[in-house]
Amino acid sequence: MGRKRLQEPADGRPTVHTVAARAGVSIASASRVLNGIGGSPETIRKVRAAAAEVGYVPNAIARSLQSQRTGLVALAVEDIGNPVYVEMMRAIESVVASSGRQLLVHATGGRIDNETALLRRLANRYVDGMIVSPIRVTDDHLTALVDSPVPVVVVGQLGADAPVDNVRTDSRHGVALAVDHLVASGRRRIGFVNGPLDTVPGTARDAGFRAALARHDIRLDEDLIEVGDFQYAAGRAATERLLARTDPDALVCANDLIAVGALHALLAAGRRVPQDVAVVGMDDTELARMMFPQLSSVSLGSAARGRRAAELLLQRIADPTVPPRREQVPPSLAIRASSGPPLPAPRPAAPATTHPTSEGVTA
Amino acid sequence: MGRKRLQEPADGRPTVHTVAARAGVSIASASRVLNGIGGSPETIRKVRAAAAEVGYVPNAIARSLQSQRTGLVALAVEDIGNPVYVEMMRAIESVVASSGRQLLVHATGGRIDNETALLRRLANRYVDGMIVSPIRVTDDHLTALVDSPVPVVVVGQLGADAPVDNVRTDSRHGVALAVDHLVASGRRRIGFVNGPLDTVPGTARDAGFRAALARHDIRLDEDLIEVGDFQYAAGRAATERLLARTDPDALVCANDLIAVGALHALLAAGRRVPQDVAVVGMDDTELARMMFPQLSSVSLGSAARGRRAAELLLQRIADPTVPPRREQVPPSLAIRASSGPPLPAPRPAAPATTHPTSEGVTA
DNA sequence: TTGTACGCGTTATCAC
DNA sequence: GTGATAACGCGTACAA
Repeated sequence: MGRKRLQEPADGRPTVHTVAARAGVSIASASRVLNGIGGSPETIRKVRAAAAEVGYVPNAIARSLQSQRTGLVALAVEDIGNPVYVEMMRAIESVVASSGRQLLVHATGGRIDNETALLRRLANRYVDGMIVSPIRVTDDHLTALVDSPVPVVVVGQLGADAPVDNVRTDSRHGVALAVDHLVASGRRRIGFVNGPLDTVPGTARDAGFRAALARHDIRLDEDLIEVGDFQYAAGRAATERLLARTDPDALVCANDLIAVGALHALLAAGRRVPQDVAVVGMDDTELARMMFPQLSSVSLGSAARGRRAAELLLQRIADPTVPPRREQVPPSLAIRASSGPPLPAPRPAAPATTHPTSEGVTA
Repeated sequence: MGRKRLQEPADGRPTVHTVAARAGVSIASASRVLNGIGGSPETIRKVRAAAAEVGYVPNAIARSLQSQRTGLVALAVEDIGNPVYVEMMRAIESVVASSGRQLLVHATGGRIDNETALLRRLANRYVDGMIVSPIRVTDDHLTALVDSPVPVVVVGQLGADAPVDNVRTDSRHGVALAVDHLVASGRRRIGFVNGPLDTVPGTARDAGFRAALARHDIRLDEDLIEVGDFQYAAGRAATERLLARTDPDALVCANDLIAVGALHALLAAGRRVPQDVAVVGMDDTELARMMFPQLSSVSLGSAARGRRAAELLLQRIADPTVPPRREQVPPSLAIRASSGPPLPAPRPAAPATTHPTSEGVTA
């Protein structure tokens, strides 16, 4: 015959047993009252009183073990400091929090083994679901995504038609918007400062840039393309290399951090922006509006994608049987001072120092 | 007589029971092998094989219930989008992750009830500890901090000597550094764009500013003080109000976001920076180095405070009996283009367009 | 309505 | 070394 279960835990913290004993009822009754299910008025009163007296708080872990739900949602991105992920995270946190859940963040550093390890670790059920925005994808990675034991939503381009919830944008089209705008403004020697080509966004944007130039019958000068990291310092260095060998009249940058780096490189090299060189960033983060001159930037709807991804994830957690969905957020171009007004609409009064709070014209 | 425990869970996922049964050993042996404690070579082989065959992964929740540890650490800040908190979060995430734990983030919106609710919720043990950086503090809040059932580390000023681990900086001294620098540069009409006065950092910086001016025997003109939110838009608006009624030759700003807003307001009003008005921000985030002209800024060691807070928390989790500690990270001033070089050291070659990557001189 | 007992999945204890 | 079993704290069938 097994020994009777201890009523009081060693560390003195109250449990249902404590409350039940104090109220003079069974733990079942105590549990029911505490969860608001049934109970006679008298029982309810006694249990509530006992709970209040001992300061009872239900143990989240035990509850999770029982319910098979942790109430946690994870987010894995390359760098939680990059403004584009900050915006995404903010939107996700908001959705997650208002569903009564909590957000867990992982910085993967873009290392793919890191990310797959994270995905495999999902098998231990420490979270109810995960949002991941991979910048590099391998087959291994993909299978880890597909046969994840908990719901996963991918933000970003995903090869082929993997059966995974996916919120994407069309960054090729995004680059096209930037190029079209610059061409329309009379720019012809358009440079491109990209991120690493072994990343999904890097290749997509490269392809988009080449396609856009071709569409405008502009011969591609490889000297005008430079590659670095998706960071400020790398963007600045890449732009310096580019300027050392050629002379662009416009620069498309693969994200806003790179664009800021490019801006600094240009100004340090004595180029005026936008008079000598127009600059267009990408992601349209808060940073773009904070720069001087304010940066034109292609919005890829980071906040919207984050919000949508969170919503999809919560839906799938509620009902895991829904078929995989794929949603797309269209890019849009915000034109600001760094690329000047488009040629077709010459504005005589347009000052070089555009009013900083003026929202960009969306094309 | 109780029914025998089910060997296979309903959802088909393998447990220790599954592995034990398949290996033909007891769950105790299986568990031991899986945790690398003892077992005969033969048992080890069988269990490992069985585990691999069924793809066994230990359940984190069950493990937590047993170990009374979740491996999770929470961070609660006002706004996870503010660059200063981003830097802090980055540092914390790094420390937390390298200890094998994971980081959970909460955005409190600066609402104090929100934050106390979060602290009380700690009683349910969903995390092993929490780092919180409150900008408003009440008695209620303070008691919630003190008798938190799990370790809590506070980043920021905490009234009196509350028995809570605390990593702070001296923002009053930080403001003094800025004022001293500006005075040394010959500025006399020094303005101050602050955050809300009902916040801890807001009051500290206000006091610091007044004290610093007094120390230099500069009469305080209340017109030169303006208050807004700790945000970009508010900083800009506040600066516009200030410029509408008076004419400063320098501005100290309570954080970098405000400083960027101030910069835009100044430039929009036709003031040159730093020739007409010098600007000094606070927090010395990446943003300061990204602006043009680059912003002088008082570093309050956000990353260092975050890192240290995380270390203290991990220590206390490992040994909850250590007495409460209080650590202080000294502020330092990074002088950049927005406030020009100090007068005492006139540099003939100093260009208005300082090289953007140049690290500021630390005073 | 109420109480008993089981199950969630794991680790730790203690006999053998 | 190994196996049976208690224990973590909770929710909930099931029977009374």
